[in-house]
Amino acid sequence: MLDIKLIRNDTAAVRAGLLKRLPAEKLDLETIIRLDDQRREIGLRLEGRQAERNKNSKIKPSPEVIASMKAIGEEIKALEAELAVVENDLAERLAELPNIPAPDVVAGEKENNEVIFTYGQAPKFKFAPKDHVELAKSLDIIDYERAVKIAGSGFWCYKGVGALLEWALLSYFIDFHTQNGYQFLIPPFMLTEKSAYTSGHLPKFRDDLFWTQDKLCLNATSEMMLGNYHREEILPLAELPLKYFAYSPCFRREAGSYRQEERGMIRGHQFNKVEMFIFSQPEKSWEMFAELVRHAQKLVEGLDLHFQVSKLAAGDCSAAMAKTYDLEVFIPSMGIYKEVSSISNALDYQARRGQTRYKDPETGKNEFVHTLNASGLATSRLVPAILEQNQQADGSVIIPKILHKYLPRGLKIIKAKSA
RNA sequence: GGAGAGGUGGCUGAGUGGCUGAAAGCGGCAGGUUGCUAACCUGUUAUAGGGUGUUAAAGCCCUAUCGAGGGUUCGAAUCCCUCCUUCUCCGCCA
Repeated sequence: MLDIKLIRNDTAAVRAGLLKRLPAEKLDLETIIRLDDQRREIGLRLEGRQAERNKNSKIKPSPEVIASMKAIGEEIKALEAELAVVENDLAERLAELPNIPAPDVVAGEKENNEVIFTYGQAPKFKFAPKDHVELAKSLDIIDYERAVKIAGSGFWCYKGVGALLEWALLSYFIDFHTQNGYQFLIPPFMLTEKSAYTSGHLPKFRDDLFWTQDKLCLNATSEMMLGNYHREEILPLAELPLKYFAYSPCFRREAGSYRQEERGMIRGHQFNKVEMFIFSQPEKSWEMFAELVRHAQKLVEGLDLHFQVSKLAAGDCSAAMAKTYDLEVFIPSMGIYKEVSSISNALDYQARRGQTRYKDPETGKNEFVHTLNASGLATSRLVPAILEQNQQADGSVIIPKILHKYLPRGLKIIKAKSA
């Protein structure tokens, strides 16, 4: 949520920023300001009436005063109703406004994304490479058929060395973040509707979430949990920046998605992810952003996979974010780069919605923190990248060195059973 | 799932219809006393929105907020309803 005061006081700058990600016809700041004017005007009248009522309520009033107070009561009720309508309309419009892109984020959509860093290079095979589905099947490390039998399409089952590999990746991430001083959280994997609103996933993604009969939704990314973790709290400045990471499976309906063109486990209903999240004082948030980018990069570099970092154009960032870098790993069979981490700075946009603040010792005022998040990392695209990029002519796959210590002794290469 | 008891400021905790944004204590902050510390004394100390004021602020004024939302009433922390949540006991199931 943007600050209404900022919209009022600096309308031109807010408009210029938002036009980077919104077409002009969808941007209506005038109506928002007009509604806010109305809110103030009605509020003023209401408060005047309330003041009068309070004045007469201090002591037991005379019968005549009681009669007039009845009339005031009616007026107050009417004004309250009027105010509620305006406030709801205003809140809805305000909630729909995305964050203002950072100054260095360029306008436009995906096609304006810019690759700013590349690690390694695409592997060149002297044999006909397989895609990760073929590899996983021939190595017997992922069972697609039985998972579909059990849960329907869009699921897979890690099996044997596949499960060990998945677990090793997660252990590697957990170790890495712990060594960097981040605090480990295993959050609930379901959350309330209110939490999903606070995290900004509702109303927009309602159809992409799974819902239970108790009106809880399944976690779609632990960013949802972490953003709510300090909701309605005033954090001690001395403890900032607060750095967390969380493990959670992520559940997504992916309704009407691109499943046909994305075989195997590029996109499924359930995948594992470790997420970093920082609550920072505003002055440090860009420094923290750089740190998150560095950490995510280091994780993939540790696996020695070819990847690139893209700086997203304004229109490709999710609504809450002022700036986003995507870390994309190369999938040879598709010939393209797929996101394994998204690193974003929301500035105070999420914190305002979640009322997460700190007290500024200088002014004594409560100020909103800045929130940042970054995957670190999602496994569902790493495993395909590892399988495809590290495959050998005989169909075996070399396991990245850094994972060896998380695997049974001597397991350094995944061999086909028949091989 | 059943029965009962709670949810009040940074914390403990009083308050069962008006003089209560809220006693008292603790803690915090400022000042005093003190050779230092401790102790003691005095003052001060919620959040949000709005008005006024100002280069900016302070200040002053108004409103809302006693878990959340509704209701009753001229008037609600206090009475009624719904929901959330904590604790105790019972049952049920891992």
